[in-house]
Amino acid sequence: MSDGSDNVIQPARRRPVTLRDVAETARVSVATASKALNDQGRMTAETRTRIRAVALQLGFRPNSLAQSLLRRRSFTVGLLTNDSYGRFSLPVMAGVSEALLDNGVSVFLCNVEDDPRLGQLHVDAMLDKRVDGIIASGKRLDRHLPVDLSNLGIPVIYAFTEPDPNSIAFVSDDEGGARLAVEHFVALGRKRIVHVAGPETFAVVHQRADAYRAVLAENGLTPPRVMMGPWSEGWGHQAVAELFDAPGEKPDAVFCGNDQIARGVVDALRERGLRVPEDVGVIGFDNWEIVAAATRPPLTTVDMNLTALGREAGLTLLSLVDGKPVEPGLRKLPCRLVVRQSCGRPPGD
Amino acid sequence: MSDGSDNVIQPARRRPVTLRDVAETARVSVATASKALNDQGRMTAETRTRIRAVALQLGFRPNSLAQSLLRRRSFTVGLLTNDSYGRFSLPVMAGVSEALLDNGVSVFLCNVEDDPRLGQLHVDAMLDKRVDGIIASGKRLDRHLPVDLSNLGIPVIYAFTEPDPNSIAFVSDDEGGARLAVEHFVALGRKRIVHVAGPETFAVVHQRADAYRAVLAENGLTPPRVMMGPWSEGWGHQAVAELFDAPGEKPDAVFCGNDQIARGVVDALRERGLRVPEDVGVIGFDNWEIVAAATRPPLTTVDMNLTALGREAGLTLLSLVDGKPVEPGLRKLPCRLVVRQSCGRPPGD
DNA sequence: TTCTTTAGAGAAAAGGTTTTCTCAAGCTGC
DNA sequence: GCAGCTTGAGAAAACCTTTTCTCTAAAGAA
Repeated sequence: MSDGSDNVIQPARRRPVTLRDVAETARVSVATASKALNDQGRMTAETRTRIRAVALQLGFRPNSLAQSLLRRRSFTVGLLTNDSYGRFSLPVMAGVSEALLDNGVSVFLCNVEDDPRLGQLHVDAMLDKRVDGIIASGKRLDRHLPVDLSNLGIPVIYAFTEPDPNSIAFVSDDEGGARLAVEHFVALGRKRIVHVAGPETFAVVHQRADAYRAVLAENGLTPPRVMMGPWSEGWGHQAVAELFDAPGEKPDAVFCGNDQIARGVVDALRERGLRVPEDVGVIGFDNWEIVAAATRPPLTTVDMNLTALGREAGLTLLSLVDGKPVEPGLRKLPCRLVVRQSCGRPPGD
Repeated sequence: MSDGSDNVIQPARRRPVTLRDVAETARVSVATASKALNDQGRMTAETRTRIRAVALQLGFRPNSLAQSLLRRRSFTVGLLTNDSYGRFSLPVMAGVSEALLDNGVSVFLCNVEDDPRLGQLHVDAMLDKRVDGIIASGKRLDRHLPVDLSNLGIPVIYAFTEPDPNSIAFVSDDEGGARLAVEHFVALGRKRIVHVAGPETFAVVHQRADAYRAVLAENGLTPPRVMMGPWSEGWGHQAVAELFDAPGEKPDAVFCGNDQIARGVVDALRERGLRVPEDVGVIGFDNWEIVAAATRPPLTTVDMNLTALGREAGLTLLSLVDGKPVEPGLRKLPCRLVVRQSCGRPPGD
């Protein structure tokens, strides 16, 4: 039965109402209509309000494509990332969106994995669509995205990824974050603090380890002990075994490279009958809520403030797009310590 | 020292090369240049190749904005979501991108949280930017996004969120997924299978519970037992306590509402000295890799194939945009069981 | 040689908006 | 009664590309 009442969704694309429609309905020229709506030019107050009323009634919305073409500004930016899982990109993206939304700027999100072909494809698409700028983000601070973003002719900002030389970049202050954690332990009176870190192939692992060693030295504490391994719960378990099976003094605090390791450490300690935080304090890194909050007890952990980082990146990109010059360089944004229950209360609390 | 050599990044926006530049360099008209590049019209092979060479050498890329304006097609779609955490949206987004990238279509990702104001803002921005269509996604199947997407005048597809009546929607087949899990237990010879589910306020909880009960009935197994609680590890622990502290026969299999609950169940069982999978088998839901793979033993779990779902949604949206009619309705896409080690090998394996 | 056809290329319009320029009418002041 | 302003509004160009239409010149047919 094809009697026309077939129950299919016809992509009935209505013709959107244009400025011309408004002008004709209000019996003025498009020029006048445009000026009325943009508060430009001179005309009777009556004319202006009349045109406005017509536009409202017709539901007129200016065609961004036409505006962009003329203004050479698309009110659109691209966000490149290789973090398919979104653990780091999503908070950054949230911050970027937040900063840009108020300015009517939309974001193309493009995951380029680690594939140069995919990267080129996405960058070309962005360029063709005349994005006003690009934000490059990623899942680690010491790896480039698989794309060359120099000499694109549009502003580029790096946020939580390895930047090009002489570019503008926002990254987390990993040394600072590690200091926060270790100093927190020190303030709580912990004496034998070890660091169960991530893999040695990561630059941040060394930065944090250096900060850890520095804080210990500054406070005249036991020789530092840094153990490197994968970013996994399993590594947390293994590290606890190594630490507590060995003869001699046992640690009373463990600073972990991420929340998953910390989760493993906490679980392993509990399984050995050690109490967290009474016997051993534990601090994680990343503040990955879903892990940190589910750990028993909930993890005290370092938050890299990625949303704030994204917001800064977005605002700075806007400045560049607006033509304001910005000094190049690496901006390290401070981390913050999120205190939960895995290392006890500070003294006097 | 402002001697002009200040080390600042000037947003030096190079004027992009236009078709006109190509035409002038090749000493032809823009019309001819356009036709040469698009394999249209008639001209000497020599003219065509010459223009092509010039375009290539100048690095000409057509301005998408101008093309879109003319073609009334922006090669751009919007993806709305309220899943700030991205656990469900990101796989969907990956599938959508994958489907659209080959067609040169870019995706605006917009997180509307649960804020109608934010939703309206984003939808208006999309409409202004003349997206070719919108995909609505979310974090649960029985809640609307805080926006009205009916009568937008452009195609809309719902993917993993509560659809409007008479629209096109892709969702996971939760009954089917639950069947996969419970039937897997049955095939393994498990007899006393309980279901530790999510909160009763979720529609999927009831759908899965119904499927669970149906499979038990079909196989003449013990009366079903469904326990509802939060989507958390803690609930997994608590459920195990309730189940195993009570007198009488103990379950030999637990089908969980998500991987976090399953994680809690597995941990709680181990803490009680029960072996997984030997004494009790456990199956989760969602295949949230980071949890499922880190559980000891790694979780067998139901994967909702969200990436495939996103791909379907993207392709269907393209059909609509291309003017092909599509029947409205809810399409349930099958789940698949990812077998790891938390319920033993099937007999004869 | 003349008429018809075809090849090759350009002119112009369209898409929707903004902005500058132009123009006519009304008004002020002398 | 007229030079000079101001006011209100429209015409037109610009942004960049695609496409249809038009035009010229040359080739082919009679």
